Amino acid sequence: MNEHIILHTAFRLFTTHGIQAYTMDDIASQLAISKKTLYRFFTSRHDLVQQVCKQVAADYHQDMEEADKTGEGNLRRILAYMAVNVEFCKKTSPAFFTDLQKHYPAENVALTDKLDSVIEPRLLKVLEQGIVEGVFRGSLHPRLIVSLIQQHLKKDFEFAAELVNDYSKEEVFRQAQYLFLYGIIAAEAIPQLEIELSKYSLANRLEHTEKNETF
Amino acid sequence: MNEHIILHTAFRLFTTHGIQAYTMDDIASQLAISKKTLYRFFTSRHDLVQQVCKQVAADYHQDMEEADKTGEGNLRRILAYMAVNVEFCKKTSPAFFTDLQKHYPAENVALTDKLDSVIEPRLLKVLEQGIVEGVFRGSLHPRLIVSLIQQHLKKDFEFAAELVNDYSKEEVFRQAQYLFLYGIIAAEAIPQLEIELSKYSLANRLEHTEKNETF
DNA sequence: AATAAAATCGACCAAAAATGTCGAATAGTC
DNA sequence: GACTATTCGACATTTTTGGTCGATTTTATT
Repeated sequence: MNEHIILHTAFRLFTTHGIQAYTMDDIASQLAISKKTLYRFFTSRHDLVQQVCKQVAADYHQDMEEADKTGEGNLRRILAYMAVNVEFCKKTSPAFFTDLQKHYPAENVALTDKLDSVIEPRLLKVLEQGIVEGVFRGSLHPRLIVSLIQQHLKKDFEFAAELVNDYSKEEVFRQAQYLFLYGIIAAEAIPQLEIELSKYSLANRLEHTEKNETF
Repeated sequence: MNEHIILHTAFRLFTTHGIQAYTMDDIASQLAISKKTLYRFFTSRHDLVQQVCKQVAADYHQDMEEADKTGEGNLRRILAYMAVNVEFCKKTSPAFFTDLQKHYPAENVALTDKLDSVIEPRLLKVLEQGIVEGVFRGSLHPRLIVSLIQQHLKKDFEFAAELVNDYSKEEVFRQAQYLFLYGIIAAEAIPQLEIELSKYSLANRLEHTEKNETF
């Protein structure tokens, strides 16, 4: 047994079903080890939660750096950033953040700040450059828009989880992101946007038809 | 404040996020009342859980009786029963049942038995009649099939919740039900089945196109 | 308006559950 | 076979939560 396996398991449990849903006993029995062993690698529950938060931030950061490598064009770039957010929303339960906020407030602000600091400069840069490039409306106030989208992201994230019974989280979140995109896109760039979106849409539609064709 | 409002709220919270996720304080504050008031209407937490279980069973029973009113044909009838199950799966979190099993075992068996006793005779009747009618394969052993489908229902129910990040629960559960339908349908009745299914499918596809047309 | 009755609040207590600890037991190594 | 490293699960301590009670507010009545 090593700390990586434990951390990985805790990460998975915490991010998918929330922190309070699992006691230290639960985690130990999930790993088929004793609590003693668990406490050999993590000095306390608090410690474990901190490490998981660190991992969440690191993963998000890494995904964003991956998205930075997206080829030319600020439109494509922003779509790539959004795809990362969709993925994050899909795999992370809001319960993780509500538990964090309630029981580990310090870690919550630290993580939230960290995540913000990852997305904020990227959005700002891509917006400013995109306005110059002419794909986003010139009347936009980049700093303000970045703040707004960050607020919206958090709300959409919670909302997607609420609607989980009727739609997949991905669907909800993606719709919200499209709404945002059409809000900032320059009129001249709409055809370009629709070409880019059709790639995602096509992938989606293929999935659906595939499914529907089974009967 | 009255007991119906309390019960309704507890029902919603328990069935959507599980029982252990909410303390009596949580429920009280959710209703913006004090615990004292809560305990005026329900003698204990156990009592409240029991009442919620009773309500779950009653709702399911009522929905099934509604499905009984479906017009002619055993195929339509079984589709109506399945629609009830899809609805039930959609709005009920498996956490509700796992919490029940762990912390209120007596209520769990009572509720499970009750739900089984609602679906069992209906499926048995519709299968037996459907075989005579010729819409289901004659080689089926109705009693055995009923037992099997009941087992499958429970598994699918849990599974749908696991896949919740990728697909909507409805989609998963409906696919599972189709699988079952094609398993029991008589070859001659397949066209009839597909006509019936296309009604649902059409409704689904309309939804999807509607959504996709927004961009 | 005064009084009685009913309902509500939130601090409080006791019981239950969770975190974190420790000596005993086990497995591996020389 | 003795020594070391690691694991176990029972146990003590802390935290949380179910349930209670007197004080207080609200409502109804005269």
